[in-house]
Amino acid sequence: MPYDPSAFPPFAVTVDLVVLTVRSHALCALIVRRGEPPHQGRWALPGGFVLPGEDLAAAAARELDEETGLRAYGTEGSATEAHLEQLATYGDPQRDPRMRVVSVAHLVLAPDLPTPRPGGDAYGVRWASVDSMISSPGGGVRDAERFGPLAFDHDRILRDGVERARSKIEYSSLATAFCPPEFTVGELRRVYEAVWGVSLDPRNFHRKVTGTPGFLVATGGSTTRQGGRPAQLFHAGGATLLNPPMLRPES
Amino acid sequence: MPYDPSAFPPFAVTVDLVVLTVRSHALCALIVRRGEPPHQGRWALPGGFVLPGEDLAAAAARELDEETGLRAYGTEGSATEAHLEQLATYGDPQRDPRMRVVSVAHLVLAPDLPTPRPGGDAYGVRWASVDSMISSPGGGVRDAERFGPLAFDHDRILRDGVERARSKIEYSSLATAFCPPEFTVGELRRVYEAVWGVSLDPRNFHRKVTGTPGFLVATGGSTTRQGGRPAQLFHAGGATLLNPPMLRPES
DNA sequence: GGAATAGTGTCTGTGAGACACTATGAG
DNA sequence: CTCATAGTGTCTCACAGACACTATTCC
Repeated sequence: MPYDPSAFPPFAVTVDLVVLTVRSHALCALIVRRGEPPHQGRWALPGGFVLPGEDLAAAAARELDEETGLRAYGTEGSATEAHLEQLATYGDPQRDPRMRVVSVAHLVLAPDLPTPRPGGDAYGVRWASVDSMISSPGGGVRDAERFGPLAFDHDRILRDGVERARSKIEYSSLATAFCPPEFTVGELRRVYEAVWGVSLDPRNFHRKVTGTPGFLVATGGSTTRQGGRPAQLFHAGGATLLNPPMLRPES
Repeated sequence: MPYDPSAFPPFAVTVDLVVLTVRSHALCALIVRRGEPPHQGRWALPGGFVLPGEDLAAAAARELDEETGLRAYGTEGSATEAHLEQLATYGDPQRDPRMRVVSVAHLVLAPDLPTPRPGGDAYGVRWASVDSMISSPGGGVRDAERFGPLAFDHDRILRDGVERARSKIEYSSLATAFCPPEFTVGELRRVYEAVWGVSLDPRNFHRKVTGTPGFLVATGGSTTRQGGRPAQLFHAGGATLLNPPMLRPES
């Protein structure tokens, strides 16, 4: 371990963000259009340099706030705030043509938000469905506009983030991070359906999700915003690990 | 995303290794004694600088080879080689008192090995049981020698690596990475017992593990090295994801 | 009334865990 | 023989998935 404080290979360290939400039955990610080379005009994940003296998670939260105005909490944010966790680190020597950049990607799960206000030097920022950027297995390209391939290795980072979200909602209560503070069982089910890209039986889903201890807590209120019979409102319970877990069909 | 190739905050990037194996019914990790300040004389995880032009995984594999002579393969190594995967990245500004160091930790799972040959500038390298370094829940300190707390934030990194290994052997075939190329069901069971710190029913374990498709392939041979009735020898099958998964008791 | 969503009851198959029992070696 | 480990059979309980049925709103 030849630490030498004065002679070390110089690196730039950045954070990149995979910000996911569910909009109109589709899993969507936040992307920005690059205003300068390389990859000028291409879409990319939001991100930026880690500042001296700034922790990695703090840098990710700051970039998130700058791009979307969202506040993030790493572990147990109150229900209106987004979930943030570290995803993985990407350090291929060739991933940025200008210099050696190591990027610590973070995953953010947020409830549906208005189209974000542009900020920083990216001259476009928007939501795009994950399917319009990465080809999903069996699904593939839709008729709609396409935004891929993303700049740098961001396709890969996005895929890894989506796969992490898909597997984490199986055994944790993270799916509630996609929901507003109060939500119905049907809304939670539509989150699972959008993230996994499947259809779930509403009756079995209801029985299962209300039977898992600590997952959901009834607020007493009810809503009819989905049409039909009024549904109970819930907020996320204290449990973070689900037992038994939700199982993805035909896994 | 204000990329400016010439003016960026300077960082040092290192890799740290959580190398795990199972020795005499205990989960053990590789540690080195630090030969220089800070934390001189304390035990630490092996690791070192990422070289210019070197990928992160390549740096981890190089450090592993330098410390132990082990070859690592990230995805599908042949059975004698170790499994290597990225764990997480640690970038607290205060984690190294000398400079800003971001460390990309990697997890290595290896079969039992002879005590490694010392190499590099660490003047001691050895296996130590995980319990002798981090207090396990309910278990705690044993009568034996203790090696913690480790230098820097390595206690935290070690805990994260152990937790990753404990959860990954549930739903993947990674437990075979702790075994020699050919192994018996009983040896595989002792891996699970050591990593999880539990006792498993040998009969149910046998039925379950041989019934999971793609997990184990019989070689035709048998051995009596554990005493008792000769046991069939197996090697790892092609499956990487177990379906159904192995379940940790009282989770 | 019909359409839509919420929520309950019930059956069936699968698999986990408990544990009796048999098999085959070493000493 | 005894002891140790390997391996099989069988029972029970829990839960996932299929699906009939009822409940409550809006039109």
